[in-house]
Amino acid sequence: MELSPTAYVILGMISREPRSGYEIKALVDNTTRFFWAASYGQIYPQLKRLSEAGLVAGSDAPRGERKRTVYAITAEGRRELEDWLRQPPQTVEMREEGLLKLFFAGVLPPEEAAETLRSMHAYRRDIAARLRSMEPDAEEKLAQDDPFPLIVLQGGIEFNEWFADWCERMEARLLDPARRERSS
Amino acid sequence: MELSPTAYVILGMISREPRSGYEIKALVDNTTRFFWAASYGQIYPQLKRLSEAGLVAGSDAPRGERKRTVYAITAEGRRELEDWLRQPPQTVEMREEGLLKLFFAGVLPPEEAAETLRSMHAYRRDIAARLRSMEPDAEEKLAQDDPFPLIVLQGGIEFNEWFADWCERMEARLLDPARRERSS
DNA sequence: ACAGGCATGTAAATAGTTACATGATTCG
DNA sequence: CGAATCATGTAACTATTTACATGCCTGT
Repeated sequence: MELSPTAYVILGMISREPRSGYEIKALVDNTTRFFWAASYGQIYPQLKRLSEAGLVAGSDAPRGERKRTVYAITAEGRRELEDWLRQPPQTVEMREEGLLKLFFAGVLPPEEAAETLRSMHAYRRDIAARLRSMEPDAEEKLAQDDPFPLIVLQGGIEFNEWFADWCERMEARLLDPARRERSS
Repeated sequence: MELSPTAYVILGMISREPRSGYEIKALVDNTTRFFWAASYGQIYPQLKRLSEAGLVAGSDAPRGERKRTVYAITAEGRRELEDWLRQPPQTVEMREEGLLKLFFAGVLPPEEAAETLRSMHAYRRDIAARLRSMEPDAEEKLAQDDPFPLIVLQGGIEFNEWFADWCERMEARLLDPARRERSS
C-alpha cells in the first residue's frame, strides 16, 4: 500500500483517540505544522480515501444538533502506521527564503544584507517564544506516557534558538570585517 | 511584478555572470538545494518567461558544435532582484519525515523508536560531512569578494552538526529513562 | 444580534516532480 | 567504443494552497 505522508499524519493523529477532520487540522496546526503541514484540502479527501481503504472507520458523533464525523484507526490502519514508523525516514525538504536571500545578499551593500539577518533573527526568536509557550501542553502529554511530543517540541525550541543565535553572530561578523575568520 | 521564488533563484544565479539553464541547475544542486531546490521542469519554462518579461536576455553561446544558450540578467532584472532582496523573507517551509515519525513514535516500543533517531543522526552526520567537503569551493568565492555563500554553507554545517548531536542526546535520554529531566 | 469558533467539504489554480526524448561531446 | 556529462526541453502526473460555500452553536 502506497500512502502519502499526509495519510500517515492522519493515522498518527487518530492513533490514540478518534477525531474529526476539523480536530485533526487543529492538532496539526498546533503541533506538526512546523515540520509537516496539512490543509483541509488534503485532510478531508484523504479521510475519504483512507476510509475506503479500510484503514480508518468513520462514525457519527454529533455535538448537539451539529453533525460531526469522527474517524478511528482500524487494526489494519495501525499495522500500516507501525510499518511506516519502522522504515527509515526519507523526505527532507526545506524552503527557507531567508537563507536564499542571504545566499545572494552580496548583490546589496552590507548594511542592507544585514537587514535580512535581522528579519530572520526576529522570526526565529518569535517562533522559539511561541513554542516555549506550548511546553506545558506537551508536558501533560508526557504524563499520559507519551514522551515524544515533548521531545520534538523541545527540539524545535532548541533549533529556533540556535538559528536566532546564529543570525546574531553572522550579523556581527558581517558588520565587523575584522571578525571574518571562523570562530570554531 | 509577481515572480515565483524560483524566478529569483535564477536571477540570483546569473547576477554575476551569464549562465545556461543546465549550469543554473548544476549550481542550484551544489548550493541552494538544501534550502531551495529547483528542477529542469521549473528552470527552463521560467527562463522563457523571464526572457519574455525582459528580466533576462538569452544569447547563443555554443561550445564547439553543441548549441547552447546563456542568459544574462538585464538592468530591469537586477532591479527586480534587488527589490526582492530588500523585502523581509516570507516563505519558511519544512518537511522532515524524521521529526514526523518521532512525533508519533510512542506507538512503537522505545527500542524501535530509537531507531528513527539513529537514522536521522546518520543522515545529518553525512550531510554535514558533505557540506564540509564543499567548504574550499566557497572559500574561493569569498576571495572573489562575496562572503555570503561561505556564510550560508557554514550555517548549514553548523545546523546539521547541531541536529546530529541533538539526535544522539535524545537517543540517550530515550534509552535511559532516569535522564528524562531536561538538561538545560 | 453578532462575532467567533465548530464543522465539512469542493473547485480552481499553482507548483513541483518524474520520466522521457533527443542528440552532441569528451574522456578513458 | 561506451559511459558520463553537456544541453534543452516537454508531458503527465501528483501535490498543495487558496478561496469559497454552507450552516450550526456558544458566549457576550
